[in-house]
Amino acid sequence: MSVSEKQTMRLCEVSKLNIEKTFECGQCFRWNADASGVYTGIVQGRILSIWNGGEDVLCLCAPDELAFWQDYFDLSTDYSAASKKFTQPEYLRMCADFGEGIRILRQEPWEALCTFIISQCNNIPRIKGIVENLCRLFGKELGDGLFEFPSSEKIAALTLSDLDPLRAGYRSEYILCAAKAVADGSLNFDELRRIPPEEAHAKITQLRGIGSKVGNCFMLYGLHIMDRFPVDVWMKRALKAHFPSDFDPKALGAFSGLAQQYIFYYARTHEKGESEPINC
DNA sequence: TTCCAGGACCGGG
DNA sequence: CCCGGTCATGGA
Repeated sequence: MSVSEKQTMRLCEVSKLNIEKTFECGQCFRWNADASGVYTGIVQGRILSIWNGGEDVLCLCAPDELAFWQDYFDLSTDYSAASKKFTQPEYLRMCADFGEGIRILRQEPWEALCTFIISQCNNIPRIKGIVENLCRLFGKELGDGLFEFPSSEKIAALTLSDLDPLRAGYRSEYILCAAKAVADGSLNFDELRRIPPEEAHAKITQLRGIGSKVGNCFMLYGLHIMDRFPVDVWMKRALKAHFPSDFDPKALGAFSGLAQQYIFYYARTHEKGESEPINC
């Protein structure tokens, strides 16, 4: 059998990667499970199915693509060492324990930028619906009803009315704006990775529709800059209720973005509507 | 029907 | 710097 033929592969031990938590924690919007718990996703034109098989996380892919997927799941980073530093407040310790097995995916930068533009003042089920429509309408079909995320060039060539079927509301303008900046090279991902993070954040928030929060989500999930700390309404509630009033996320160190993900995932699964809304 | 969602922008204080 | 109003949409 050729190495390009798909076969069942061992990706890693289940202790290293919890696929349910990783896909459902709110960092990504295009991994979906079937009735038996098998998740399927598409990254850079590659299709992966992944599931739990006892001690190991198993997946269906070509052997010569296994390294690609190990990189996507960030398997070479020691998350347990990073998590051990999340000791206080006690609430954070609890969130880190609850989120054990989450890994921050190395998503495609343009997809992360675009999906988190869509995420603003929106709920996760609806974000997923809009993103799915975006892919179905403008992405290349890979068969089986699976579509690639459309390129920035493809979106940049569209008009506002072309995006009407998305029902994305005022976000459509922001999507087009970002797509044009990426497609024409004025927003360069390699450059953003190279320059100091604060400069990168300042640069991307110059784009219309990208503020501090979406900019941080893009940097964390799209550029894998692990010390970005996006603060949304859930994080605001958690910070107010469980952290000192003068708490500075910088104190959490180089993996503060991971801490943020643990907190978000815990708060959203345990505290649905228990607190008053902050702002939206 | 009203409220809310992984916000951002804008004007005024 | 912070505040409130506004933006478009649909699930709960």
